[in-house]
Amino acid sequence: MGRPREFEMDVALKGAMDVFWRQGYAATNLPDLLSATGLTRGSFYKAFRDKESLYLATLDHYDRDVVSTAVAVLENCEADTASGCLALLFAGASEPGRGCFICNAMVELGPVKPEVAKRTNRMAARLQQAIEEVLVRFGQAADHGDAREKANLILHLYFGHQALGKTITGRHDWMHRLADILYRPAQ
Amino acid sequence: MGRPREFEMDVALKGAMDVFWRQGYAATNLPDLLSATGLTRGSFYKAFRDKESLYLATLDHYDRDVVSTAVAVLENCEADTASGCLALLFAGASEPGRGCFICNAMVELGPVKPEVAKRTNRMAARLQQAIEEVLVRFGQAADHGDAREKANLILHLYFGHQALGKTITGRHDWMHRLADILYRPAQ
DNA sequence: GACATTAGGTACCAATTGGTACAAATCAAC
DNA sequence: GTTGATTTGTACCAATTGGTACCTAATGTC
Repeated sequence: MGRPREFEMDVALKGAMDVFWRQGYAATNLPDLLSATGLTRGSFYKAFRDKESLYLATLDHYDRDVVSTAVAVLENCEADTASGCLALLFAGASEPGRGCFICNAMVELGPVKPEVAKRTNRMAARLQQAIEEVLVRFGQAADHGDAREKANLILHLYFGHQALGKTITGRHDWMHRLADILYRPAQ
Repeated sequence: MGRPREFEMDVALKGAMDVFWRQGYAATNLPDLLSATGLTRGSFYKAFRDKESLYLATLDHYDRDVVSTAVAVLENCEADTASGCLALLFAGASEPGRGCFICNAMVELGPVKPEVAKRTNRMAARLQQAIEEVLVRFGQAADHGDAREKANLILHLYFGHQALGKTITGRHDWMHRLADILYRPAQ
């Protein structure tokens, strides 16, 4: 009961996410968020409580939306090698200069806001898990521990890729070295 | 001539760098900078022009101070393997949660402030160069292009390490995989 | 149609933001 | 000791910050 809301939650959430993603948390002010969501102050605070809560909500939105898609891409990719499959993950760049929302959030607020750290850790773990499954699927790991380690290393490469990608464009000459990390029979 | 300044430039610069490093650019306000440098408003603006100029100055300070030390460590390390030597780079963590100033600056301001991007790119290039020299010194590269690629990959690992290190502590089980990336004779 | 409940819109707020103006202070040169 | 140049400290500023109060509007239930 009560008056029904006139905006679509997911649309507003996506708008807010885009601004936070591009500008970061501290550099985004309320007017930015109002025009990004299309809301006025009244309904904004009614719907999202405050700036920080909204930020956490956009991180969850990213998890449900972007991360889930990335995981699905890794699960269903039809490449014929593991590195070909993982390349999809690295190639999945959105708008230039935006990088990866997880990486941005982690770096800006990780040490100072535990609620942010909790979410970035969860999302990073999901990515690592998906990478690990790719390795296993393509027989690129000797055992479970090996798969975990390699996935973890590739995850580190991924975030390095996202961080460096915010200023440097198209320096991927190292990418084909990915194969060196994958499984090779005992020498 | 004129009245001599009463503070030491490098000390003030280091103080400002520490705050920016810990809190980021946007989240650091003037009072923070005043107490970090020990200056009052008057001499602050006389000495550093404005907040942004000071930020750039602290990046240069980081380059001269921290990056130069890291490069020197790589140049003079007495480890007997390349990965042992590179481990020094990855282990060189300062205060927990601060990460690496280059990484922080890159992610927060890289796409929006070209003067920041210019500096982070230069510092990243210096690190890559130093890594490359380690690889060459230990005979871990087939040729120059190979060394460059491997150094670039390790640089990406380094920044991933710094980004993830802001929320996750002590997940380095992948580190010994570094050896897989280094030189191995043709299979 | 009265009522409870929720959403929307606007006026308002104290506090903080980065930055300036300007006088007092401290030096070198003459 | 006057002059010119520079630093220091403080008072001040307009603009912006995130957030609240409160009234109106729209719904379901009885």
